[in-house]
Amino acid sequence: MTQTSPPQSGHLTATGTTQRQRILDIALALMAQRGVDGTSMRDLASAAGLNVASLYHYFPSKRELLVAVLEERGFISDLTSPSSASLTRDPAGALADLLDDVLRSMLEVEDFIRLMMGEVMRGDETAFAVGNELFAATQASLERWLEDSEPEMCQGPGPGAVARMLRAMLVGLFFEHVAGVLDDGDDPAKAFRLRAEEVAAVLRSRSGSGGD
Amino acid sequence: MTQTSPPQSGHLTATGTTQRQRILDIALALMAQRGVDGTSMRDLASAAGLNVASLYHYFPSKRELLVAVLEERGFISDLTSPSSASLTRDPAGALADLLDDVLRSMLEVEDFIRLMMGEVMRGDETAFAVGNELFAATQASLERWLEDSEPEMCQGPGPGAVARMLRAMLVGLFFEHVAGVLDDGDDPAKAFRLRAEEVAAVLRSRSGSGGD
DNA sequence: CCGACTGCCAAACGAACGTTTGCTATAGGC
DNA sequence: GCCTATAGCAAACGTTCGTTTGGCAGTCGG
Repeated sequence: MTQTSPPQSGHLTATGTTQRQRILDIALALMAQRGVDGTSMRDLASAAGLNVASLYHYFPSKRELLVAVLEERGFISDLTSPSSASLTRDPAGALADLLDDVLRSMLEVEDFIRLMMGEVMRGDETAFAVGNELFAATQASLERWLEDSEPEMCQGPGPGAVARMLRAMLVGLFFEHVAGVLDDGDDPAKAFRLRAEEVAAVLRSRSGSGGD
Repeated sequence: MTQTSPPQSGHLTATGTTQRQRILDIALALMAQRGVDGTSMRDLASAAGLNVASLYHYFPSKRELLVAVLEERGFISDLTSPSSASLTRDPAGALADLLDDVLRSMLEVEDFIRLMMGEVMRGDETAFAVGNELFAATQASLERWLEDSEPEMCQGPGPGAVARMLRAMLVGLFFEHVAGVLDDGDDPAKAFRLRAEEVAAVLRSRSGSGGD
C-alpha cells in the first residue's frame, strides 16, 4: 500500500508526501502546456482525480503551488550533471556530443523549462530566480568542459566568452524547438543532434581542420 | 483635429483608426509585461482612458484584439530591414556591427517579441505563425549578409548553418536579457554591444587574425 | 433642421475564478 | 473503544472576468 503506483479505487492509494508530489507533477505538466493563468485549480484537481478543496490540504494557495513546482531543484541538477558522452569521444566530435548531451537533458525536463521561460516572460520573480540559477549552472558546466576538453577553442576570447555564446545558443535552440521552428514533429532529439553537429562544425572550422 | 497628438480633453481627440491604433499600442505594452491572461479588458480600457464597452467598438473580442496586436507586420519588417552600420565598417568589426544592429532592432520592438515569446510558450497558434515568420525573416537576412560580407566564414558548413547558429544565439541572448541574466539595468544596448563583440571575436578567431 | 452615424459610457449579464466552510470516513496510538 | 489527525468531498463564498445592453452627446450630409 506504500507503493508509488497510480490511484485506482478513489482514496487512500497514495499518502501524504507521495500525493503531494503527484499533484506537483500534474501541475507542472498542465501549467507548462496551458500556462499558469490558463490552468485553474479545478483543472488540476480534476487531472489528479481530486476535489478542489483537497488541493488546499497540500498547498495554501495556487501561488504557493506554483512556487513549489518552480523550486524543485532536481530539474536543475539534472541539467548540469556530468555528461555521459561528452568525455569519451574523439576530439573531433566531442563538442557536438557535449551540445547534444545538454540539449537532450533540456528535453527531458522540457515542461519545467517551458514553464520557467513562460513565467519569466511575464515577469515572475520566482521564475527569474530559478532561471538565473539554471543559467549560471549551465554556464559553469560549459566553461568547465571547455577548459578541460577544448582549451584551443578559447584561446582568443577566453572560455567564459565561448561558454556564454554557447549557452545563449542552447537557450535559443530550445525556444525554437518549442516554437516549432525546428522541424521536430516525430523526433526532437534527432533535430537537436543535427543542430549540435552543425554548430560544432562551424566552431571547429576555426582551427582549419576542414569539414567532414 | 486630425493630428496624432495624445488626447487631452477626454473625448474626440483621436478618431477612428487613430484611436484603434492607440488601443493596439497600449495592449501591446500591457500584455507584454503582465501577460495576456494577466491583462483584463478593464485594465486596457483604464490605461486608454476609456470605458470597457468602448473597446468593443474597435475589436469584437479580446482574442481578436490579441491577434490584431500580434499581426502588426511592421514589427517584423523593422527587424529585417537593411542594417545601417553593418555594411560600412572594416571587415574586422563587421560581424559585431551586424549582430549589434539586429539586437538593437529587437530591443526597439522588445514588447512585441516578449508578447510573442510568452504566447509561444503557452502554445498559441497565432504566436506560432508570427514567430515563424520573424524567425524565417531573420534567418534569411543573416544568410544574405553572410554570403555578401563574410563568405570565408561559411566555407565549411555553409552560410545556412552559420545563420541558423547566429539566429538561435540572438534569440537566446534576447531571452537572457528579458530574464535579467545579462546585467542590463541601466543600458541594455550596451550589454548587447558587448555580447555582439564577444561573439564576433569567437567566430573571427577561426581565421587566426588574433584577438582584439 | 434632421436623421443617421460615430464614439463613448454606466450598468448589468452569466460564467469562471481562487478560496473557504462544514461535513464524512478512514487509520493509528493510547 | 475512543480520539486525534489525515484525506477527502459537496457546496457555497465573494470577486473578477469577458461580454452585452441601452442610452447619451456630439458630427455631418441632405
